Amino acid sequence: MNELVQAPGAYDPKAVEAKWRERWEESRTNATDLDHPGKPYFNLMMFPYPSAEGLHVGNVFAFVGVDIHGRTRRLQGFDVFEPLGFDAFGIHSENYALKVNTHPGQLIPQNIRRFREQLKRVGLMIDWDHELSTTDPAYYKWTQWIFLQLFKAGLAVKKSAPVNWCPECKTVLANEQVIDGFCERHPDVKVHQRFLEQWFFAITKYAARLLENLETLDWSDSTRLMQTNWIGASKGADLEFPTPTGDPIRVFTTRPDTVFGATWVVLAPEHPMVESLTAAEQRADVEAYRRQTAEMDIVSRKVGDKEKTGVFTGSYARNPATGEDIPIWVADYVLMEYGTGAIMAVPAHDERDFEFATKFDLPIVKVVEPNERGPDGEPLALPNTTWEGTLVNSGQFDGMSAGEAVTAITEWLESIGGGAARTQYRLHDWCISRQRYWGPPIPIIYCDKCGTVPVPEEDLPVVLPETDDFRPDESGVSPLARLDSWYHVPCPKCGTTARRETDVSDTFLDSSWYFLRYPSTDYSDRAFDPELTKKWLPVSQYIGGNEHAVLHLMYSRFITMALHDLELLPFEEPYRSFKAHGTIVRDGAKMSKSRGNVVIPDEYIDRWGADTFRMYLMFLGPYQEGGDFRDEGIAGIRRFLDKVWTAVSAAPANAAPLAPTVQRKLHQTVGKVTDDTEGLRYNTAISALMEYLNTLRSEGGASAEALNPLLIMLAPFAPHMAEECWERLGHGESIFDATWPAYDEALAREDEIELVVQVNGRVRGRVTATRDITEDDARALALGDETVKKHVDGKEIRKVIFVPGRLINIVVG
RNA sequence: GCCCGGGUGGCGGAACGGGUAGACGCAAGGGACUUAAAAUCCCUUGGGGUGCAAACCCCGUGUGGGUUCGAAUCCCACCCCGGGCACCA
Repeated sequence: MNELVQAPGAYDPKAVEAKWRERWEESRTNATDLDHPGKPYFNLMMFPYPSAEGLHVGNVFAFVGVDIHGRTRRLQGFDVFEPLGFDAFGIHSENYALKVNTHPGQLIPQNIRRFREQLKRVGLMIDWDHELSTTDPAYYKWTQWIFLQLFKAGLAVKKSAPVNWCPECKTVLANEQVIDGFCERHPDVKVHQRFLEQWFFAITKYAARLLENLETLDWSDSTRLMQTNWIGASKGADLEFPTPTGDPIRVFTTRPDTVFGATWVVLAPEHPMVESLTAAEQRADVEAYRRQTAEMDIVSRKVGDKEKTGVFTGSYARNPATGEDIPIWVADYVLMEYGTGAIMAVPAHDERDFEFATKFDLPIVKVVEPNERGPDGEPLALPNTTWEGTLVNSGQFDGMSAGEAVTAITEWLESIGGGAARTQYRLHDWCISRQRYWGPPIPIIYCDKCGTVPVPEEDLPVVLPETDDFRPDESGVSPLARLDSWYHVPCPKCGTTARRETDVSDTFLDSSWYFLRYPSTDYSDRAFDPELTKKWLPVSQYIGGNEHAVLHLMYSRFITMALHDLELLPFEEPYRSFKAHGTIVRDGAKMSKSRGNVVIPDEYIDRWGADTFRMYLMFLGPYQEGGDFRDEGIAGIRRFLDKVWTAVSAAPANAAPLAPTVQRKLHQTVGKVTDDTEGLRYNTAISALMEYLNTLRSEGGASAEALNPLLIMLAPFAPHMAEECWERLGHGESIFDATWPAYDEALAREDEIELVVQVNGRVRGRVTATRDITEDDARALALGDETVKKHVDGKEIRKVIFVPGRLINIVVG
């Protein structure tokens, strides 16, 4: 990179940016009057985790894109509220603290200070009066309060769930810490499954609503689709298979039409009926198998391509359709947490069942004849999972199409035994318990007499006790359990000595409601003020990374819905609009510390200025797709800003009306930039601004009249520089109190167009014509062109296609 | 395996519901200014060919087919890259 030499009077970003940072702060330009908004607009960006490495270029890319949107909205007359906070609890911070052997309570404030300073240099329109941190007791008091509201509503329940357990670390591992079934830290120690009592939020109760509402939301399609897949609705039916114990086995199936082909039943190893259905002579085998399953970690348990295993229980269930007795097996390819934990096996029409039948030599009965045939007309090989087929071997249903049979068979089974149509969701309840230190303690007390007692609201927050002893230990419970004085408390109900819940809650709970808190950060006596909430929420526009498309967005939607049902919020969806931004790579490769190709924002801001850096990030590609950062390119943006600066410095004082060509280009630019910023296509908006400036320059200079609208449209991208230029053109107010230029289509229209002439679809000439030229005139004009003549002469004109204002295509043959 | 994106010059990327492929920028080459360089300004720049020239012709948007007067854009098959899900019955 070349050192930039400053000529006197040249654009000096350092000075300009320092001046306006100070000025904005003094005049409180970025503070929003929350109590009296005219047109409130809540512009939300995903708050960052304040890592020790400092602000990442990915953060800057994300925030700048949101900021441009917010600043544009402000120029368009909205009262924009653009707050920011820090998502500072969680295992990420804790692990780092453990690594550098410093208390997270000490590290986090340092990191936040550094982040705040870095963020201020980027020139974001943040209203810092409403900053928050999830680690602040004044914040997590309300995180705990939300837990209590859900607890009271029966939406927070304690249940046993499998976790990954490393016998060497003697601790719970996250799925990511399990590598091919082994512990990340102990590569020769196998991780196995263990059951722990944990707190869950009953998000599955909301599955149908979370899914339905998706259709009404203005969200990126990709995000909606990911949420849809995550919720994973499957239409089907519960069917009952009677057993000798008197209790039937309930199975869930999406293919009730194939019930006549069910030749055995499978229970998950954890299924409660395994015990009573295991015959004496099979007991040893079944128990061994269940032990073997329990020794697996929960990741490899679910890997689909491993060989099927299973064991016969020795008992039989009756197929309700055929009346035949079929064997009951136990196999780990059936999962307890999905459906009913039991399935009917239809090997002819399910690949997994087919594989199992082949291995254990179980009968295969074809019940659907596919419409499709093989190349020689012979039937397709089994298994075949198609819906396009006709029932066979299915008694009175023979000949019916598979699709019709779904309802017919479900209804028939319902009338003669057990059967009911049902939609099953893949979504699981949300486990919020973490056996860790760095999070908000779950506000629950266990009393031997009174049982599970919620901490009374007036006792909130349950402050996370300060202790140097925060390392996870071999007990597998949270370090908080070791703090005797904290752990033992009087029961809020009966006063006898009781014990606190020692788990802390999931970071996703902290971030599931932070947007509700922003407007109300001044209130210490309520989570969110009803008046302010009514004025400012739901969020007008939310922009963030697609890495949070599933969990964070799903959880915050759920919490909002639950609070709505508790009549604490007047709306049930938190974000009117959500758009996902893309990711930035460098020189075509992912950025990573190990590759050493990470862009450090401070270095670029020092060298080029924040405005150039912001604008370059936006110029790399469509905001929603991301882009490829290359050091060579940034100079182009700086050159553009230099040219704007020069044009402003040279602008004549007395205003002349705009030349027609300039006026036309101006309106075309306003139209394009307005559209493009609306659609977050910042890259093409910038190129339109460049084209406009190029036009001004080729017209031999620019008046203030021509530059004012350019500066306003440039201001969201390069706020400091635009402010300075605005002031230099004699404006007293901040440019952000100016009004976005109006687009006039009539003024943007070109009178003369270049009409493309094609012969047989190939361009053979271009003629200038008026915009509204008729087909006859166009045809005459086209046939007058020498080159066109050459291609047409001596041939018969078969057809002429005329696209008004665009082209004429002469088809000859 | 399944579900989404995406493959366009030397590079990042443009191209409204099928209608001038390569906007804008980077890099490169040439020129002006300068003692010189930087900066700045002007010109050229997808590949190939014909012509002294003005011009003109052919090829070209991952690959192979198709639909159409006309395809980067629509359809079918396939290859590659990125992301998500993954024994979900």
